[in-house]
Amino acid sequence: MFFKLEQTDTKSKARVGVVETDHGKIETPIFMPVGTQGTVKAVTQKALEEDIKAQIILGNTYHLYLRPGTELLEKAGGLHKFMNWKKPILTDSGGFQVYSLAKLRKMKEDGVEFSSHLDGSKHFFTPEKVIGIQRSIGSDIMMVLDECTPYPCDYDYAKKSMELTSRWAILNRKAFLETEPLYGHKQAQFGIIQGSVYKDLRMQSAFELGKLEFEGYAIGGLAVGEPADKMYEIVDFTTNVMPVDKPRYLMGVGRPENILEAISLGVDMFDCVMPTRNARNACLFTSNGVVSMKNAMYKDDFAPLDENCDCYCCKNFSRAYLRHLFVANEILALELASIHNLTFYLNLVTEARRRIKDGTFAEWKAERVITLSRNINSL
RNA sequence: GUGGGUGUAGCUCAGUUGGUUAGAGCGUCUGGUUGUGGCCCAGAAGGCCGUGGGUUCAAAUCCCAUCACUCACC
Repeated sequence: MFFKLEQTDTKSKARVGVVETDHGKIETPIFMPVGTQGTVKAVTQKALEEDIKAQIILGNTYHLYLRPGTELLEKAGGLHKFMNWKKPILTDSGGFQVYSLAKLRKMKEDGVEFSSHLDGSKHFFTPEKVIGIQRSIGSDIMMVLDECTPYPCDYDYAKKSMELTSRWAILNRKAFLETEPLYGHKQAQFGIIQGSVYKDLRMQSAFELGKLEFEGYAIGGLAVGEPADKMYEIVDFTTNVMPVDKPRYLMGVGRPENILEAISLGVDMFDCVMPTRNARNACLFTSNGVVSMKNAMYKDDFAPLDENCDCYCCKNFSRAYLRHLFVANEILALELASIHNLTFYLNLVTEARRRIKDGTFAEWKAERVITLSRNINSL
């Protein structure tokens, strides 16, 4: 069995479960560090495994297809071997790049035509092609090609787009079922529910994708600029119409408090660039709130970044040193900050899992979301 | 010593024939960042325009002196 639901919270919709892959199990709720180009930026695989204790990381089909390309990935024996990462990998399909690189793309019934952001060369992605690329990558979990709608998005476009994503989902699933893994380990496939902020569209999307019996289901098209309350409302609605016995993945979310809220609404898996991207920009997450590490107030602050954190950065270095590294634009700043933020995220979901199990999740969450969302600098 | 050049924000420099509150880039300071281009965006602080005189209704701008730096030649 791919997913085992172990327990459901009594006071919320939060759940704990286990995803089984040939590269090991993933205990949910889980946060997945983003490693778009076959690397979690500024972090070594050793740190990912030993310090951060990541159970699964992300790769990106669009980016890996453009560079280094499927031919090289196959020659390397797949992405796991290429990057020496022995745990599970999930690959996003490129659907989000259709959205985020919209200036370079053209949607068609069969797929999406886009110009490479690297050299301008033209490419055409179809559901079949995207599955083929993800076979070459060898990810444990692959995502279907979808269209991620922007926010705001009018109803008619959201409906058209969702229906296109549904038609593509059929082709995605067919291509998946008719092809074989290349490297001897099993691969699973997740469908992506779209429908913007419209509940009837979300329901229709969930229903149509549900028929295709994916191994898991994602909620896409959120965290694209809508208010947090609207996101929660749609997540709350959508998890009600998603299969109970399949993992649920909220794509691209989010801030620590967003993740806790979504866990309470029944989501199992998350990914977000925020801990790594913000880390590189000196924006760090702590148990007391957000910190801008370049701020002058830390110039001679020799305390650890977060006294409640057991990560490599907090156990060994001071705020003053971190700030110095950032101001001097030193590479180590990026590494230490990324290790800290990712450890913080992984610790957060691990704690959530423990709290769900012992029945104290709801109270704990209510207190944490307030603390986590504040900016320490302005206290 | 003689002749030339340059002095404007922390740095590098714009600044029209004299004309409102002297600008830019970088840096500094403060926010932002949601299926990643170490990206990008927003806001703020910061000037006795080398110094002293003069001309003018009005001078960063024109004139004189002076100081500093710099180049060339003796």
